[in-house]
Amino acid sequence: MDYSCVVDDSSTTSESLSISTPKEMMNKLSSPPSTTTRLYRMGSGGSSVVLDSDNGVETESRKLPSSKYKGVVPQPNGRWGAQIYEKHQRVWLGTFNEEEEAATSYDIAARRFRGRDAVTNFKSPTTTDAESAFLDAHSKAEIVDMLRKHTYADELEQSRRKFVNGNGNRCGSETAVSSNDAVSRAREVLFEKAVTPSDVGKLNRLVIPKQHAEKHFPLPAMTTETGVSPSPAKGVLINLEDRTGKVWRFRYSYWNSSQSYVLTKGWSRFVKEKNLRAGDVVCFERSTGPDRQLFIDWKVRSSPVQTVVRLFGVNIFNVATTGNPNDVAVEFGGGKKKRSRGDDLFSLGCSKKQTMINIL
DNA sequence: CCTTGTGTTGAG
DNA sequence: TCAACACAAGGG
Repeated sequence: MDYSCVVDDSSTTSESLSISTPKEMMNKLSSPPSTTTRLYRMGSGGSSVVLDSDNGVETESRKLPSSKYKGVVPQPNGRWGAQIYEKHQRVWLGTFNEEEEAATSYDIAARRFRGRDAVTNFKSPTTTDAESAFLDAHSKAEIVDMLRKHTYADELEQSRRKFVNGNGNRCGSETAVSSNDAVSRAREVLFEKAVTPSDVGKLNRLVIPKQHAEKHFPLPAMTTETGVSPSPAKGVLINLEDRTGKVWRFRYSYWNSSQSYVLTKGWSRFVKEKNLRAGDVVCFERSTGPDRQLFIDWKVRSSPVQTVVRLFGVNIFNVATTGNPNDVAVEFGGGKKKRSRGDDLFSLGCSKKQTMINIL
């Protein structure tokens, strides 16, 4: 039933979806075995040969430890990658700190790609109905995206919540082009903020006005039931759904240095995808229902005082916000090697394609 | 700089 | 299909 989801030519997906993984301590060995020095390969490839500290004889111990789990491959830095193959191509499922986590991710992908009877590491022959439904309701690409972003568990849970809310009709697999089952749900506006230049600049953070932050997002007690990955001390992760149903996960924390509340990790992605510019408004909302589901919305600044950029007689101002997915991508300069497909495989049908403008 | 995840190959 | 290996490219 679903075709389009083939995760396209692997080579173009590198617009790295890396995210998440709170900067944890790398699990380097704290104390290597006394005599033989264990060396884990770091960085790019160099074949490192290790010397046995006793006799100085070269040994061949730099091989990465292979995993006992299917679909799991070691990473040079001690972490684990998950991958699954389909149609002669590898589909990368992300990297994980724990081997088992990677294995689980493989399992999920295997279920989605190969059906109920897929051979897996852990999953019992029959997944729960709820999860099966969830899997069926999402394209392979979407599932892969969740795995890579480590948001699968969250999204699965949220789907349950949504389901209870009486909106039972999820449209089948494929990308949901016009299903806005989330859009109509009742919600209240918590606050809005016109983003500043620095909010959309290179700082990769959004300052939440203190008053609003303390009123709506009290930091210490923020760990809601809404899947927030237990994040080490450094703030919390919060999930917000946008108008397209896409769930965004941001790190929310307090910066002592500037005495301000900020959204950090994940924010720049949002800025980029929505093409936010200074003056645009981001709106934080919350469903009025029992679930305290959070939403984030945005709108372009109402009075466009902006400078209209013209190029070759073509007005390219706001090209990315016209809502027309067929907007021309304008590119300057000798073609920086940017992945033109940008965000890609997972964009829900309704979200606009990313348009990229490079001005040298 | 470090990490991701792609290129690639050979085995099953 | 799959994992092993190497390493280019991307992101901080």
